[in-house]
Amino acid sequence: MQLILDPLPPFDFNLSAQIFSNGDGRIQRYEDGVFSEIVRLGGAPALIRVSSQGTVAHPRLLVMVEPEDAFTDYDKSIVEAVVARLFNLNLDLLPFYEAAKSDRIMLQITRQLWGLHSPSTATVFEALVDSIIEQQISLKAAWSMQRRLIEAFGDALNLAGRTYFAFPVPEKLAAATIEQLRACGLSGRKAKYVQCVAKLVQDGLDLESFQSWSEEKIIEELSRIRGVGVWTAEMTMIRGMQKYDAFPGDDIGLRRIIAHYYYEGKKITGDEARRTASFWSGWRGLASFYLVMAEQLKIVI
DNA sequence: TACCAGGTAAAAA
DNA sequence: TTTTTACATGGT
Repeated sequence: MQLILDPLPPFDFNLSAQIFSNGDGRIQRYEDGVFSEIVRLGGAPALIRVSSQGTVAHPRLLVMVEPEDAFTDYDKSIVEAVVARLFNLNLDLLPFYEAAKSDRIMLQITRQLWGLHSPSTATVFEALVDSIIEQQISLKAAWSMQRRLIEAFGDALNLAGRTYFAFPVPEKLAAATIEQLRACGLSGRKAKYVQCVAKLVQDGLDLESFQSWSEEKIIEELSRIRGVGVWTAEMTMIRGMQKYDAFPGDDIGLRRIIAHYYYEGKKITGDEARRTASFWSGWRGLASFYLVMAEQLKIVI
């Protein structure tokens, strides 16, 4: 099956997919202009591959789905919705760019990253589990644990001599033993957190429905889950709930990047980070993603 | 080798 | 009630 999507411009597909190009062990990949990820279509895992056939001003995406057989119109609408979510295709960047004009540095960054969309995970569950694993340790350490978790508990799909993994479904992680989760490198405590979250979802907790709430309420509700604090809730909102203003001001990595662009590299506190972010009001999370990409691409202001 | 890295809950004071 | 500690792996 293949289909064509017309995202809301401006949208730079190759720039937006760049974040997945470093082979860090997550389930998404971006190689040779093609983004790929396993998603669930009505219960069955399928490989979607996305590439650009348009321009930043007139974006157009080609989406191909394997295996070919037995896809219905219903599946097609799911693919459309999933891809729209993975790249936030319905996001209108222009109001953000307008807001960025009040900040000279952010203005320059938006001009250089014109059309960059932040990504979203396919499910809120995935964003939450990833965020729990990333607590406190370096991203590279977390990624190696995530890779082992995915390979141990995610559905595998072999296509064209290559094995792809889907993010594990909650039922699979709920059934995992603490020992199995620890074997992925998680601490005993994180193993419990992940198992607990998976069980909650399996028992009917609808994380997807949280998206419609205010950020304050989402933080409050997510924080009731053991192992989830404010930082984890904020990360989950940014990565899985399309909350473009969520801002983890205490995040060490983000503080380092803000310090790099706004404080000549001098270490800053969470409050100083929040003060800088106040200029991006309404778009603090998306602006943070622009900073992350600016640093990764070594953009100099 | 020791210490830090995109925190959090539980123990100790 | 407030402060301190344990925790996992990877990089330096």
